[in-house]
Amino acid sequence: MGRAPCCDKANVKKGPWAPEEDARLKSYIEQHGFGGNWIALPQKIGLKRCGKSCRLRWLNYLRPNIKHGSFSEEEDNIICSLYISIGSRWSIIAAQLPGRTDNDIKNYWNTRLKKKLLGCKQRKDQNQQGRRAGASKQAEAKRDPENGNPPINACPSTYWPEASAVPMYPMSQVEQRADEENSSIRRLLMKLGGRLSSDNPLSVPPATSLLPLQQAYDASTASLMATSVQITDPLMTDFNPAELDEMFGCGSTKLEGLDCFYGLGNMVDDNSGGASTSDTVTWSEVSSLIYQPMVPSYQGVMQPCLFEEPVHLGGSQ
DNA sequence: AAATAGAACAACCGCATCTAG
DNA sequence: ACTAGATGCGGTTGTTCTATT
Repeated sequence: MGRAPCCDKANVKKGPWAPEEDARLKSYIEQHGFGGNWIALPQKIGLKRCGKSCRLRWLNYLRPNIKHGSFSEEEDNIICSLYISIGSRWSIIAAQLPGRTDNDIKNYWNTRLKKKLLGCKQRKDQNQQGRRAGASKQAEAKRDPENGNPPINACPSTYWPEASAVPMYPMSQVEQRADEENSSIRRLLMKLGGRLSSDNPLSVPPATSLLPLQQAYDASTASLMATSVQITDPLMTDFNPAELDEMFGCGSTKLEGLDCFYGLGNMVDDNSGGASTSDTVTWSEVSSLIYQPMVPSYQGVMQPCLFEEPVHLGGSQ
């Protein structure tokens, strides 16, 4: 049984919105709201548009306080940080950036940030390979004649430091930590009320996303105890925690916009007996719970309720 | 100045989830 | 409990803009 179309495709206009259409939609919604039914809205105001299209136009463009234009470095950091921890949950990421829409962030990520990271990662890998092979002539040519190091700006991104400054975890050390970290991430997710990926048959009901933390915890504990999640994005699996610290320039500073992680250091300490301070969280600490470079069966999937602002999921608005 | 390529942005599409009946 | 319709979300495509040749 096929799904009924949401509107009469034949009588619906597509493509860019005309200023008159924008004005009509905007003024109506500002005066009356969307009326609880997007599908019916275009008919009410005489627009030959799909209701979904109206909704999208309003949310992404006409809504008040929408911020257009270039993203700040701080916003970049937040987006990258959250992407690596929760993946392409654009609506959740957008909730952390007032005035930005999920569509905006998604576009920004796809057109700029991803390339930035991938491009630099490729360069970094090339540099490392070059070193292992005794450094290529090309790399040598680029070195600073003063100190023999490659130029600092060899990578156009501000995120990537010189590769040689990035320490790698020895295999054995990572393997040793794997079991501890497996339980760490589970405990973290349980503590925060984690939701597992949709391909997990034991996923907690989506409704828990709006529950208080304790309820979310109660609801999700059973499934979390019995399962694991996965990193599927090659971009995410391709970095190690120390790289991420360096990448986001947060080796010793608190990550901007990631208040939700504050106090995580204590949790890490609880597990490992470490001695990091509670008011400072680095990627090494965060991603040791979320990101498992040598244990690919884990994914950092965090609950919307983890964030300070409530994330609206479903229902009317 | 024209052609082309690539980047950036806007919008569409289809699926998953939610909700009311 | 089930179903149909509405909504939300993320991936993808199409269009426009800008830089380069």
